[in-house]
Amino acid sequence: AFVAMTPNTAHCVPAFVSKLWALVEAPSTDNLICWSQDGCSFLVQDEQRFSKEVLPLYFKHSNMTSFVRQLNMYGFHKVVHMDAGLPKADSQVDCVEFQHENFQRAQPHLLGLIRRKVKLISFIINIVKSNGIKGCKRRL
Amino acid sequence: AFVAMTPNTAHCVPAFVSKLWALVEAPSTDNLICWSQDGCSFLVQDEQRFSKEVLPLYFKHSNMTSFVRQLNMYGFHKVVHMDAGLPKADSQVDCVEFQHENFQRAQPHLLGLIRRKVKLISFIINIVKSNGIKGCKRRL
Amino acid sequence: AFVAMTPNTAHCVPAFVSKLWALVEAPSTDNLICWSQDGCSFLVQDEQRFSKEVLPLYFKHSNMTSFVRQLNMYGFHKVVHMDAGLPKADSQVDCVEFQHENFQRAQPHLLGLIRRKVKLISFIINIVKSNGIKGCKRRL
DNA sequence: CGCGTTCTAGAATATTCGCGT
DNA sequence: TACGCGAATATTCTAGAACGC
Repeated sequence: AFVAMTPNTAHCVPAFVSKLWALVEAPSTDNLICWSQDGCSFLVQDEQRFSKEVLPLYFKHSNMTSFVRQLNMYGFHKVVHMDAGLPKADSQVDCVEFQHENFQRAQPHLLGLIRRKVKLISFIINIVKSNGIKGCKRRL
Repeated sequence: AFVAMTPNTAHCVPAFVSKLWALVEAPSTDNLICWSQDGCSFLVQDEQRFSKEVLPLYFKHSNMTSFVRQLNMYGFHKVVHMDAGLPKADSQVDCVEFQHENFQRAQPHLLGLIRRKVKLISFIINIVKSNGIKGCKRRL
Repeated sequence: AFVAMTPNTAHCVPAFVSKLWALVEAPSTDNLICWSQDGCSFLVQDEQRFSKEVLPLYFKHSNMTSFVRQLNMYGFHKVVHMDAGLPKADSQVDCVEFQHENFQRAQPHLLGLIRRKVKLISFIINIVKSNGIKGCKRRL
């Protein structure tokens, strides 16, 4: 079903994904952000130092929350750490892990498959669904 | 028309609000969380130390994001500073400020007016959509 | 038609407008950005120094073009400098002037009237107008 | 059921790029 | 060319949703 669906693969990697790749690859910050052992996810070791010291080197902010918002926007998911069937408290691990099926060590050719999610512009959709476009009172 | 509408004022202050009040009032942590000068908002001075050192004394976590989620859930709003997010030349202030009209210094009798927001569970929405608003007593 | 429509005037001034006001008022940078003589517009004297030295103090960038994009977004217009009936080249004046009817010296109460323009996304609207939602190929 | 914690998404503004006149 | 704008991504603040207690 999905044969020959690949629209644009290697080219046109979004800026955020490029930066993230560089970030994880950079040896100089391996103590703060690095690949997981199997290379299928990446780890942030010290969230506080990472956000204040590393993030501003690549982005226009130093907030972990903004970084996470971007990760989610591009389809990354946090990997929940379990301990005997229960999720570990962050204080116990102080290690954040995120994963995306197309973000893997030594597989840069997959990066082009990572896509930003489209905004839903829900107010337009809702107006259109209920009233059609005529009911749009809003000044556009 | 509005006679006898006051539902529950002083009593029944939500646990989160009580804790927040104690948190802001406590002199021992005034260097990390305290009232603003005019007493109409509160300030968190060092987000990183606050989350790790103070939050676990009152809650089951040490994450600023969880604290902020609760604040928003109870109708608090972040007060945006003009220098928000800028590279602090003199490390001026890592200072977060939140405000609620019924959370003010020396006005504990207002705390009962702070209400947790209701979740907009979809089945309620669907009921309202099909049946109209008449059956719904609850403020949505 | 638009009489008595003013819903929120003084309060709720957008962050950009607040910053712009502070920027123009600040005496320390009067040599780079200041009010015009009649107080109905503001002047940027040395675009290069202004963008590199002043802008990053208030915004997350140091690009004049981004600053101008915001000005246009909020309805400011560039004042064209004339010389004997012909527009002066920028190289001749090295002074950029912008104006908005509600941005005037000593009139901060008008700032609340300055509104950000709404995004158009016109191509979606046009598709919806003519075809309904079915014609929208875009993944929403 | 209601509240608390966590992960993800919505919505508004901000920044960047490039097009049309 | 210069000016204003459309559109996409980026950053921020707030809310939705899932789950446990």
